[in-house]
Amino acid sequence: MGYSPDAQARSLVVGRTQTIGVVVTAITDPFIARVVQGIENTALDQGYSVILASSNSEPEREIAAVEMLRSKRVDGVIVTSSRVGALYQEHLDRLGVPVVLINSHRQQMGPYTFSVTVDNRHGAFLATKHLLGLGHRHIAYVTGPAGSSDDLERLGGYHQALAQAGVVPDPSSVVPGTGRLDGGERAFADLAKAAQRATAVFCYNDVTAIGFLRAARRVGLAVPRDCSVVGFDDIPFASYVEPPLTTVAQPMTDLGKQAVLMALDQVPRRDLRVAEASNTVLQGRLIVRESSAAPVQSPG
Amino acid sequence: MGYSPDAQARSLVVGRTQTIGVVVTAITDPFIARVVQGIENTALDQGYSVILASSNSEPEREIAAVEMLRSKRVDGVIVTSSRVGALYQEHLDRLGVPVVLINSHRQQMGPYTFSVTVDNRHGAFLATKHLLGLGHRHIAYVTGPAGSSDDLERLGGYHQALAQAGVVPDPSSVVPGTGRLDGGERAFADLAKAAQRATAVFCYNDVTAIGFLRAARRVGLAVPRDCSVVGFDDIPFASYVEPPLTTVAQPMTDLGKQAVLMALDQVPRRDLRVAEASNTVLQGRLIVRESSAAPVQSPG
DNA sequence: TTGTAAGCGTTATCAG
DNA sequence: CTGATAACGCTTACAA
Repeated sequence: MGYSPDAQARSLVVGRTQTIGVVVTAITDPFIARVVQGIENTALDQGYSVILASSNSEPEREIAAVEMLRSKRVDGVIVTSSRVGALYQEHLDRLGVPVVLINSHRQQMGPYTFSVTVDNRHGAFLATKHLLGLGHRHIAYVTGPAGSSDDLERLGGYHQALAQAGVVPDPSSVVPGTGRLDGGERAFADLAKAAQRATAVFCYNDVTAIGFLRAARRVGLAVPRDCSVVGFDDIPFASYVEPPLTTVAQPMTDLGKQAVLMALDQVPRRDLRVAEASNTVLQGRLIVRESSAAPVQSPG
Repeated sequence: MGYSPDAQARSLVVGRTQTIGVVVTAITDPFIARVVQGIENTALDQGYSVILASSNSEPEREIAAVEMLRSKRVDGVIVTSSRVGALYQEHLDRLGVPVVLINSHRQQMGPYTFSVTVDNRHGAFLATKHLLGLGHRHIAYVTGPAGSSDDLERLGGYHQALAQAGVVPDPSSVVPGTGRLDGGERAFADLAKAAQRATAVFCYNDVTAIGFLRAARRVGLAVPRDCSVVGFDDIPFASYVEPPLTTVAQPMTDLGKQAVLMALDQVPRRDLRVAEASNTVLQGRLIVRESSAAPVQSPG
């Protein structure tokens, strides 16, 4: 029939809107898009719908988004991959509803802080160990954005694997990138003129690795014969690139799913049980494709 | 201060929610993600927020999404790239709010039908003319999903350009694809064993073109030297692929922007002026990269 | 069991 | 111009 109940009038009285707010930096980021897909799917399963707000990494838009979500009386908020700044956090705390952070790191944990993150250290460890297992001893790491905690953790996993294998890292083997394509390209140039030539490169993320691949191809360097390359994230295009990229897959859909479940666990219901804070950490897994192989014997 | 007006109570009395609903097939589709970005940005400019609903192309989820949006009393609905089926349309009509379709084609135009589309025919014409201008005479077209109206229109533009140049198309020059990567790969195989070898290929979309590129590389065929390739869409990865892909860029952000403006134009305001129906058609533009070049002289 | 009234947080209207 | 009050569409608690 032609009748539809007014959800607003309803929630005005029951106190729940069956809506969760999602603030992202940019929905065009393939990584974020998959996280949002995970969020949307499990939200639907739970009878919830999703209000999307993009910040484009502009602080003013970020707080405007939070303010809008507050007005709309969402039952929970999920924030993905944002650098949660001081005043932003203040707005989040004001919110009065559960806030779950995905792959973000707050400066200080407030009383209402919940988060789900991927184990960067373990992922990097897996990637580096894979290269070591293939026989590589000169393995470089191309960093991400300067000061990113993701980057620091991945660097940590890289060092850990090296140490465990008894390999002392060459001081020039950590080269700066940007997390973008140009970072990988520049890193290739830097690495090419280094004294000790690396036989394998672990990159902060897939985009960096693809930039590296591109630069290598331009000068006729063959991957993986002349140099193995491993990325991080497993963005959709990682498998389409030539050669298909070995990488550490982030459980992007699960990241979103867990965030929704964690948020909904906090919204007062019959079985209300409000935790103080919690952090779910999910493990990535290594996906071996064709960009990594055993090193060729050096002539002589 | 710590006060935030309740947008629900407000909209209960003013009759507007300052919210628009967006139903997409999958937010992970890079094309759709950019359209949604355009929607979200201009919605924000207009003081609107966005409720996102993914259908995963499942009809039941599609109508569930529309029903949810109706309950939430959105002021307008934007549907992207969906095959609007018979019963789905019925739900849309029930909605009572403006519905704008992006790149979709309704079977029959209802009273409330507004749409914004890209000029597929013109885009395909541009692409084919580009190849003709380079000197190609044997140009193949790899189709998209069978029966897609986008595909039919692009095929029309292809034929139009050919006809205008006085080139009679070889009957085997239109080969079936799927719109996915495998379609391009299969099309390459089909084309390779054709009697008359094409020197250039225009693909239904970038993903198909990339599949084609991949298959070509596997057998050592050089692009563009041995065969030029042109895609359609200009997805983010089109420029990262090797060689960077010549393609027809869809104005994705504008698609979203126009859809919002068209929807908001219909919501009753001080200056209410309700059109019967309208269709904004946006032009794509050719982006020449490195996957297309003049054909080499055939030996002898 | 069925029905009626109160109230959710706003805006709008109408007296004062 | 300022302040009280009805109404928006629903749920729920209580009364018949």
